[in-house]
Amino acid sequence: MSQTVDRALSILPLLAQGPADLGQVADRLGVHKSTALRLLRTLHEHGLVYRQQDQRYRLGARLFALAQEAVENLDVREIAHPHLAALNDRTGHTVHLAVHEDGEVLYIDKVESRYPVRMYSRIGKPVALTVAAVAKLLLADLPEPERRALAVKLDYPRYTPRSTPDAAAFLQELATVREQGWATDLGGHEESINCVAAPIRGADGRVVAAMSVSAPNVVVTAEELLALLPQVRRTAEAISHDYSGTTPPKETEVSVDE
Amino acid sequence: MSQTVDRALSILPLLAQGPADLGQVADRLGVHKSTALRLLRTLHEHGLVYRQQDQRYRLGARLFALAQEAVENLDVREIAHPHLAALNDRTGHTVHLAVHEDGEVLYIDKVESRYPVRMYSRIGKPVALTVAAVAKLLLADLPEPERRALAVKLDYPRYTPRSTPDAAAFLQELATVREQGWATDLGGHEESINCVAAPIRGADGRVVAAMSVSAPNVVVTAEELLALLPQVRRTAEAISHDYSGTTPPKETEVSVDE
DNA sequence: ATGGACGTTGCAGAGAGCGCAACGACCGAA
DNA sequence: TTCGGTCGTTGCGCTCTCTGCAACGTCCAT
Repeated sequence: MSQTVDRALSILPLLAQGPADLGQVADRLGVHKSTALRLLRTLHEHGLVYRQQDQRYRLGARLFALAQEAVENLDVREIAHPHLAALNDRTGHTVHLAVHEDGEVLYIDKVESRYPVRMYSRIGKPVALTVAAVAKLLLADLPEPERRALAVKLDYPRYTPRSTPDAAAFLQELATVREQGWATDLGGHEESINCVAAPIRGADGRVVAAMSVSAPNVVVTAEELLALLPQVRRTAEAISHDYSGTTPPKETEVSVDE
Repeated sequence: MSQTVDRALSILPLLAQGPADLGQVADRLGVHKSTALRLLRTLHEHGLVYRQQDQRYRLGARLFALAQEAVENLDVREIAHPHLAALNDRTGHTVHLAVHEDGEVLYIDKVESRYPVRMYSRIGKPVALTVAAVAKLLLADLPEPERRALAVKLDYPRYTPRSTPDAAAFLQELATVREQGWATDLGGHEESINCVAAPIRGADGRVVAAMSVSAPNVVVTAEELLALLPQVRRTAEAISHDYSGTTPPKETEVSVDE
């Protein structure tokens, strides 16, 4: 809608692929160097891009801070976290929390006991829509026309032989998931990883988030993991209850910054 | 520099404080509602803001993805990580990696064994400049005039009685740190937390990052923590060595997205 | 020395964003 | 039900701001 802003924002995903110099940015935007320079300067003033010693531009620090604050404002996450931690405590497996937003599903929280290394690396990362158990739950709750529209629009990458192959199979799967109120991913994304998930619902019954327990099958078999389903569902229900109960009157205090 | 972009970007920190509706955004920007609407729409198209059911705007998902990709492109972090993990393995304490950027110091990696819960919550968060050990190292390496300019510009919050009180003390501390090649924070930020840190240098000898080991003094005393200093310095030197050695010819594969 | 690549600046023209005003939807009070 | 208020949205004309150009300075390699 706004050309200037549109161009400026297009720089961000471009820089996400790696640092670039002024000329490269201008070329890939299809604008004159002077134009690109001004846009970059504005982005720089806001801390969204950073200029390294070699004069090339990178994504900047403020971006982290913003993502940081954003995730902290997600109240589902706040409410869910203790429950996730408790479940992790009992089972020892990785526990995820995910939400749906504008056609993407992303993890907004994760508790992992086994591999602390790079633990943060997937938070905020978009999830494989066609196979992930949490994605199935979140998408299964969409109104029928939207669900169908999305299903035909998606790609169906064959991560493994068990990946959902096409739109028809996906819609079928969503219908099943919708009906049974839980979902699995048995080696559909990575051959050796299994996953069971349950929905978290708001006061109006709509699915606002989904949680899952994942484990590699060298640790537990798919059957053993499925045995945890009741626990997972109970946890999800507990979160739903907390969440749909009277939302605590959260004071939004404005902090004094610069 | 660019008015439109400037206004659009100003919306982001505003929304970081919490969701806001159109009128609030327009007011706080000091522009007409229709203008704010257009800006928000453009931000929305790029996924930087999201519109919730109640029509209010929130920061969006793409922001996470961008911050995510940004952090993955930081090669210092990539190189340092195994070393940090190893040190964490040996000591059992929290290990941080931080860089300096535009007057801010921020953690870009963290390995923690003791409290997996909310582990990610500080990655990307700006560090308390005047007290954190990693900040001292990074700022101590700035050219003298910049260092001085920064020192007088800063605030010196008294987190604890041991916090750096003013610019003079801070510059003195930086001089010491610069000379000795390591730094500490003994209860300067939180009464019970101690911290020792060492610098990571590039091929030209400049400090490109800093790493630290932190522990609450209920676990180990300050003296015991200081005893780890040789290990910390050795780790930092190992990372420096890896980093300043011929940078591995990193293939930047462009992935197929949308 | 000389050519090229790169970032930067000032300028004038025009295209794009701006605020205005009016509309429709929604909600609660009378 | 009716009315007044609030909120998001749209079309339009004016003007301000962004754009691309051309020229300059610098750095580096030839």
